[in-house]
Amino acid sequence: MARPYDVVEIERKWQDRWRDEGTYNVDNDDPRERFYALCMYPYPSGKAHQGHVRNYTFGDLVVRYQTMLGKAVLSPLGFDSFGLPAENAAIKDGSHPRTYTEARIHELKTSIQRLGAVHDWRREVRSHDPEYIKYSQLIFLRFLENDLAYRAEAPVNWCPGCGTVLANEQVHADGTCDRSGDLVERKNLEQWFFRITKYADELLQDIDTLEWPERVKTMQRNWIGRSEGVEFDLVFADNDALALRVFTTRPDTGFGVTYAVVAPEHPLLDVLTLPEHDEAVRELVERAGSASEVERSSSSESGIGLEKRGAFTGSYVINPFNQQKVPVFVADYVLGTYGTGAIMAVPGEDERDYAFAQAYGLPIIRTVERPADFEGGSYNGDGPHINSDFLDGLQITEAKREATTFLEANAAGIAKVNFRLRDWLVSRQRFWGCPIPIIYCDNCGIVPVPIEDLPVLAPDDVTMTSTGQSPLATHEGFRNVTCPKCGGKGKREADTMDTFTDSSWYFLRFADPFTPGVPFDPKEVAKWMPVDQYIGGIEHAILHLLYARFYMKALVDIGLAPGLPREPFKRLFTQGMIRMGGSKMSKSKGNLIAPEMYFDTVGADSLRLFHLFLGPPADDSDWTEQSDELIDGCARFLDRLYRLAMLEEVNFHDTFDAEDLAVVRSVHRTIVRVTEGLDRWSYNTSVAALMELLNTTSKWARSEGGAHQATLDDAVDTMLKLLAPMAPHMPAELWEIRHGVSSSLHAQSWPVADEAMLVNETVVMAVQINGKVRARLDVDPEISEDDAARAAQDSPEIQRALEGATVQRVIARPPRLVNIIS
RNA sequence: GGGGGCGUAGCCCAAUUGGCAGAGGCAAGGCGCUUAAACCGCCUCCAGUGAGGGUUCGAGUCCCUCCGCCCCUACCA
Repeated sequence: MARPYDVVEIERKWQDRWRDEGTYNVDNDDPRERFYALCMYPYPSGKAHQGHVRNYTFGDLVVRYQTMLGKAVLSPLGFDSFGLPAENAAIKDGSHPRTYTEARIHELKTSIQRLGAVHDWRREVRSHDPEYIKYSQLIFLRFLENDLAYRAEAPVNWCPGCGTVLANEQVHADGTCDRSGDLVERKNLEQWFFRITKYADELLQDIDTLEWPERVKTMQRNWIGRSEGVEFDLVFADNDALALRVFTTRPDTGFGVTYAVVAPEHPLLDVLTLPEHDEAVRELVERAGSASEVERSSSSESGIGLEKRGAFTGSYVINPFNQQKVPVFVADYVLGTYGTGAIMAVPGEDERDYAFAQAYGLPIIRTVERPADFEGGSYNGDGPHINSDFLDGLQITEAKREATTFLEANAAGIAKVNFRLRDWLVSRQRFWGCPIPIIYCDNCGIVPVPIEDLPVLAPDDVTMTSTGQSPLATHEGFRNVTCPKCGGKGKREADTMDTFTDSSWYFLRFADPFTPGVPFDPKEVAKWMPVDQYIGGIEHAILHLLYARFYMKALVDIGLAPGLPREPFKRLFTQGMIRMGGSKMSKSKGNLIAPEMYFDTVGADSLRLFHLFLGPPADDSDWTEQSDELIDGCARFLDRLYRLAMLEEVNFHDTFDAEDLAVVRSVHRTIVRVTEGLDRWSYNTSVAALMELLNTTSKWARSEGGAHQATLDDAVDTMLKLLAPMAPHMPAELWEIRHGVSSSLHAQSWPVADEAMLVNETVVMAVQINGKVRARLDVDPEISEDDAARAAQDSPEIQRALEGATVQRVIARPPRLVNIIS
């Protein structure tokens, strides 16, 4: 494609200028209204891919648009630079993860700048910078002081592929690793945890205050998984000094309990198991324990209704509701980590209990009356209680209340709220992460590294392995230290922190990376927080976005961030994915279409426009064979604008006539349409509106009658301004050509439409007879209902069409249409 | 199994509170420009909105049923 200007050169010129002049640097004491625009900081994987392009195109649009609206816009960027790929690459080719990572950062940063995205690079944060490590560690120690970090042994998810443990959030439902796809194994290990569950209720409640996509909010609510119920005792039948503690959300079904179940990990299992059942129980426990999560949770392809495996322990407990003896089973469908690890089983009203009861021939008692036409096993709908003594006739809500009161009086019961959310396991047996600043001393136990000794940095001469042990564990020089407390021998913690800890506070550092000696000065940060617009991928709906919310609340509570809002991200936008052939575009699938290729040819402006124009920003889009043609179409649009602005083939006339007025009206209507599009994340329609205006304007200016010069100039200038946030380079160049080097397009104010120009003298009103359009009339836009109805019936076409018919009803909706029913 | 989303022209997509189905782009075809082609300019073609039913003067839009595709989630008692 022959272009009317040198795309690559112009884009480079403006990118250099924005960077070198710090055009988008912004100071914390800027007097303008503030706006904090943030794209999720990327893992530096090398040159940008189309997903990055989409993300940063949207982000940059917000930055430039808000700037033109007169605000001081904070637009920082950094790199989530710790993580496994760098370490794995290092293991493979013998380089140091830092060397590898910094090379990738350079590539990605270059790509982002070549896209024309602008940032205040003075605020750049990289997770692996010693300064950032220092404060990540400081936060860890403050968490420890405030009982938000603790060490415990727990069954953990261990990924053999990554050679490390993972948080629950990083394991898929099918038991595979979020990163490597390997089957995750369960191991009992001593690990560090963050007490995110302390904030479970607040994290849940505050979701309501967020302007986030409903989808993401729902996902977080489900993940936190609050459920209200009762915890109570089932006393052993042959020893009333012992009891099995169970949790239920359906105390109202207590009369339907026909057995109890404990998890294979349950501490009382040994006590419960009688000798003659020992073998069966042990077999069950072994299978559940050694089996990966995937085997344990997917023994049938149909999900629910799967084979419930269990064994009778030989013991019985007493149902406090009716004093009946019921058998205690151990089964793998009860989880040791939820509730009390034991349940009362009610097959009549719980489908899992029903399936188990069926398989093991256990009795089923209905305690809620089923609708007459109900088919199937368990029934969990509402209805009057039956077979339930004092609960008979009550609906679920009331029966629950009564049953809870009963259990509180008779079975050591207590109303309780349980959460699905678990504490956040942050230990990672890897090298390329932030070292956990802890020393283990034979005398003193767990000793925090003194603040003045931070940061704890990993040494460079470490052999990378993925054997399941931290690479740092074998480095004697790093490991062996004197205990800061007693001076005795100590060993450093060899694990590093989950990299999600780094991304949980970087947005605070961005707001103030300038104050020495602290991670950030809350007073400075308060000038920007919360983030006004956060933009990123839906894949972080739970992980990052939940962790960051937790950090925010915790940092405020422990005094590191006093006076700051308790929620970090006020508004969130999740952009759609770019798919290819139906699946996600990714390096591993080898279907990447490198943006660099487009920067070198059609230019960043065209690629940006393509991403904006492709479809609704929130929707997934496909990269197809047609994409290159669409990108060319965007380039063509830019070129046409360029030629018009350079007055190629344009004719002029002197007086301002009706056609000029029509163009002025189009310009103002376009201002409204583009602005509305930007405000409601409908970028595709904003672009379309601009294309339409260009079509109108070109035709008019190139017609024989020609254009009124001032009108054309204004139309072109307005188009350049409206286009500036979307495709920032060429319009900036044109503006400079037209207005001189001292005037900058991006420093212009966003155009405001003149209300008077938004109304036409006449509009076309459709006249229907029985819903069919029979005439179109030019009417005053302010026409009244009566006048509209009269005008419609007076029009010759309508009179002709109505000949011989009786008008039964006239519906007038001025000034759009009149419908005559005959 | 549960939750959410989407089906409009050959393709990507528009369409205020229900109010004339088409804004924009791509592709295709034609004409002009050109020695020719590309580029460029102008013009044209194309659907009745996945299927069926309902509400309404009027439904792409609201309600019900069905079909197709996509995403999330999944033994949490």
